[in-house]
Amino acid sequence: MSISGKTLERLSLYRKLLAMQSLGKEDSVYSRQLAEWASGTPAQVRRDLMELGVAGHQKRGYQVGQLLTRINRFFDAPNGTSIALVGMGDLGRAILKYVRGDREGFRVIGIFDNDPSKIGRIIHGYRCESVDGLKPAVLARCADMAIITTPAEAAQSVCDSLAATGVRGFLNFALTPLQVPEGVFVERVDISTALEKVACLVHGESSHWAASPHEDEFGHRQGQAEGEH
Amino acid sequence: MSISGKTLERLSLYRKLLAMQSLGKEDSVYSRQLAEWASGTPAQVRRDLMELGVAGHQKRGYQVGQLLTRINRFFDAPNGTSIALVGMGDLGRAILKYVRGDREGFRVIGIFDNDPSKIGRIIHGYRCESVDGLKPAVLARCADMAIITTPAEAAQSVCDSLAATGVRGFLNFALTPLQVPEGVFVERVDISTALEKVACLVHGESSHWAASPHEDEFGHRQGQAEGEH
DNA sequence: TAGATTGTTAATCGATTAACAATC
DNA sequence: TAGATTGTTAATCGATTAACAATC
Repeated sequence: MSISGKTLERLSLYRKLLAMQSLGKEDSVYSRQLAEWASGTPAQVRRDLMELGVAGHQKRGYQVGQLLTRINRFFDAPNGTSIALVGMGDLGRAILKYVRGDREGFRVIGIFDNDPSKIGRIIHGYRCESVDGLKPAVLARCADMAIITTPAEAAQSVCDSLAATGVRGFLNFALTPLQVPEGVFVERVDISTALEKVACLVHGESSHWAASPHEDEFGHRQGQAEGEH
Repeated sequence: MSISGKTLERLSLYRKLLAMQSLGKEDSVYSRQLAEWASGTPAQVRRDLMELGVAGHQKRGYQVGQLLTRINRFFDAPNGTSIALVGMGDLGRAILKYVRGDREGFRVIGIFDNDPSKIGRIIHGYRCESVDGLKPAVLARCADMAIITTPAEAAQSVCDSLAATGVRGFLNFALTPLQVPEGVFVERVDISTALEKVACLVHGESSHWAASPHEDEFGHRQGQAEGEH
């Protein structure tokens, strides 16, 4: 049995929350606490951790250290993950900065753009290369995955080039879905859709549909903290 | 009956795809085509459009113009949407540029940061204000929604201030979930989780779990175009 | 008619939640 | 013991897909 995408997202969140909360705090945690932080339910937390294969203790809950170790081992590849980044607009730079600064385990093997004014410039410590040389460069340096932050028009051809070099995973910020060969994964992050969704909900609350006042349409449980005490 | 979040996301995507593809092209479209572009199924497209209340024609499919008008009316509020933007790092700037440049119907009513070197500066045409004055400023100018791109530590207090001014929707890019009062919506976009997900899948493909080679765990149908012809 | 598409219902699938025995 | 929590199964819920009559 495989771990689902939803569970995977929550595990990633638990890791983040534990890392934040555990600095100089308790060294054990109950499913109830983790659920509260993550805006989920205790049952779901227990289920997720069960799938991960960590066992808790009926009196003390889960060991934070053990939990972190286990989640880390699950996510982090032994040799790290090499990334090619295509599109050096504001968004590309934001992500480069994040990957470069905060994250162990990720190596940026190249950053690319087609804007002559950017090519050759150093951005957050990397020299920006022309997207014309994308394929040979990535072929030579072997990216495990790629992050695409280009305009929609350019995304598919960039993706094709990268897939041809053996890149097997894409994080796609372009405003269009990507067509990829079998066995290649695409995770799409659509900022404009997210924006429209919030705008729509804010206005439509009473007009478009009859939304429950206690819970939105997206599984976010709200006011969890308030209900607690 | 209300339209679900998933459907809403797809409708937003259809609109985008139609706007791109329809420039000087056919003025009608089949569910089959739309599904192919959106990496979905024809049945789902028909279902989505049914929920939206547009009717197609058995011979000609759906009228692109009518479809766009209908989706626009569904999403776009008559008086537009006013937005407060908090956190003026690379990501905040990327989003500001997007909202300002490409999008009708959104008004930025203020941009905020706590970095003295940013306060007072003009960014993409807006003067950056101190987050210290966030509450009175937003109270005076009435934001429908807010976009938070601050570090995790700052996000909750920023959110509390904004919620107190009557902001009813948040787009949260901070690396932590937000606790909000009832009736307030939060859409979270977690870039770091998305990154970890792809990395995990790229490496784990064969080791962690037995993923089907034809389809990933996340409902992205891959190789749809290939299967078509 | 023959072929293709829509609109919609029923069946399936997957994810979440409730519930509770086992345990400390 | 009494009370609380874990681990896990069964029930529920929601979303997707299959299927097909109606229509052009």
